[in-house]
Amino acid sequence: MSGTVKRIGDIYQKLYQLYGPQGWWPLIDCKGPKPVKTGAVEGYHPLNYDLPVQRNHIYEIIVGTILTQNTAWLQANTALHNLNDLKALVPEKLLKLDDEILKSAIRPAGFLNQKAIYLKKVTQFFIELDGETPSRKELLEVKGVGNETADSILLYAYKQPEFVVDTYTRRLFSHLGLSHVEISYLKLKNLFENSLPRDVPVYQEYHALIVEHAKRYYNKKPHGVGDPLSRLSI
DNA sequence: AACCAGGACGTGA
DNA sequence: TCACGTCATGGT
Repeated sequence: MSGTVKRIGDIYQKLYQLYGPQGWWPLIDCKGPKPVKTGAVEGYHPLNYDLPVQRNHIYEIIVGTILTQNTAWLQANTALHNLNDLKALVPEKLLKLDDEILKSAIRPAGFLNQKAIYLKKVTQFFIELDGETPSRKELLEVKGVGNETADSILLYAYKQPEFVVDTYTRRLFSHLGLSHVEISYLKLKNLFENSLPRDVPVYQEYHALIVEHAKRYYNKKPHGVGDPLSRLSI
C-alpha cells in the first residue's frame, strides 16, 4: 500500500510537470490575475486559489457542475453562456425563469428535462444556505447531486478538501494498475485522500490534471494508448 | 456514422 | 449493495 501512496504522489508531480497549473474551476467573468483560455474555452485562472470570491461565482460553479454531468465541458459552457445572456446566472433570477425558456437555454448541454429540474432544486438549496458552506451529506440529499457533483461543489465552489473522482480517474488509475475499474466511488476517493496531503489546491489541481491528461489518452478505446505515464508505474 | 462527453436516478434482483 | 436502462445534444 505504501507503494500505491508513493505512486499517487509521483503521478501528481508528473502530471503537473507535463501540463502545469490548470486554474479550475473556470469562471465566465474571471477577474483573476491572469485568466487564460484552454482550447475554445476561457475563464481558467492558474495559480489563483482565491477564487471563487463572490456569491455569484460560487453559484456559477454549482450550475456548471450540473450542466457538465456526462457532458463535454464545451457544451456545458455554451449552456452557461446562454444563461448568462439571459442574466439568469443569479439564483433568484434562475428560479423565476420559465421552464421552457430554461430548457432551451441549457439545450446544448443535453439531458435538458432532468437538468432543468436539478438546476432549480440546487438553486433553492443554495439560497437556503444563506452563505453557509453545505455538508457533503446535505448536498447528496439534493436531487441531481451525486457523489462527483457534491465533491466538485465542495472542492471548487467552497474550497473544502474533498477529492473528486470521475470516470477518467477510474480509467487512468485502473490502467496504471493502482485500482480496478469496478472500484466504488468512495473507495477510490479514499485512496486519493489517504495518499495525499489534505490540501485544497493539490486536490483541485490533481483532478483537473487527470481530466486534461485523460482527454488526450483515455477518450477512445482502447484506453491508455500512448500514455507516457504507463511506463512509469509497473 | 457510430461513439461518447468533467453523471445521476429509478428499478429490480 | 449492485447491475442495468434511461436521459439528449453536439463534436469527433
